[in-house]
Amino acid sequence: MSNNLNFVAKLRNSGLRPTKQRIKICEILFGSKETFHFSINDLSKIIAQKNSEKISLATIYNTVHAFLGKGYLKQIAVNSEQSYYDTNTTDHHHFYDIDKDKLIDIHDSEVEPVKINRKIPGKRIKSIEVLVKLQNT
Amino acid sequence: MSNNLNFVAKLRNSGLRPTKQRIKICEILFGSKETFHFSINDLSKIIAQKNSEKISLATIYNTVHAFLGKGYLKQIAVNSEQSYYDTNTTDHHHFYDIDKDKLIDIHDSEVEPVKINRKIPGKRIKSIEVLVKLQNT
DNA sequence: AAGTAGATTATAACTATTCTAAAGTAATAA
DNA sequence: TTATTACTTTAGAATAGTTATAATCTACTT
Ligand SMILES: [Mn+2]
Ligand SMILES: [Mn+2]
Ligand SMILES: [Zn+2]
Ligand SMILES: [Zn+2]
Repeated sequence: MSNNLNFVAKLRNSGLRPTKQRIKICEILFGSKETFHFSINDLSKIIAQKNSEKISLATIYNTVHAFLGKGYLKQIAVNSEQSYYDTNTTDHHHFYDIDKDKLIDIHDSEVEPVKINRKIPGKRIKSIEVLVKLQNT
Repeated sequence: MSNNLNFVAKLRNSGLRPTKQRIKICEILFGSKETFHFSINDLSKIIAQKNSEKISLATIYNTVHAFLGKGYLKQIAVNSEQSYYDTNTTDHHHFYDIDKDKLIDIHDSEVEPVKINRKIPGKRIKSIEVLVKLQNT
């Protein structure tokens, strides 16, 4: 796959050695135009299914943390049971389908800009995130 | 405390027996006009400090779950490390002070109504919550 | 090719939370 | 009242997600 050269470059540029584990995880996370949301458990299952040689859980955690640190992933707070990650690192919002335990992107353009009429001294806004919880009708 | 009679009634009306543990937790959670945010660990410490006889951690969890189920508490998704609860059960939003690990209420009137220009078939909106993350300047 | 810093791994440790089942208590019936 | 019952509390075990450890391995530099 010629794509992998991009991942190698991406990793090198980030100061991360392009190991075969990281490259495989890059393929899974960034190999498609579509972004998606996942838990470590989700990713672990995808790897197990798409990869002949296994990648240890520790490496999956390490890699996700590394990518998070480099800004290649975003962490989404949905509930306190587990961490969710997003390959879409642009500013956007989410539906959370409670019944399916699934996140759905809401593009910034689909939400009227959120205006906060209040400021906290000594603090600056790092992010504004809207979470819309959905239930079956 | 004459207030406790209210808590006894509140518990009885909810089908919960007014045990001394539950009454004490009611006092702590609902005994003041000011609402607040807490983790189980926070609550556990408050109880330890304000109560002569200890309340077991299991009971604290049980009680918080019971109150959550009755709608006397709201759960707030901030991060995936632990659950946060809110004694303010009205619709409102939050600042999250990352450095202090503290939630601050944003009253509904302090936020322009959030308009979502998208609907998901078969799903209805259960809640819309804005989380504004704050960092030190 | 050798040396080094960085990466992977199995597994132990940790933390928040839930489960279990025994003992205690509040409500209710006799 | 007292007896019965259902609910509650509790210590501690179990579980699940995550992080730490330290030995082995590998990518990069020289
Ligand atoms: Mn999942
Ligand atoms: Mn806290
Ligand atoms: Zn997203
Ligand atoms: Zn609040």
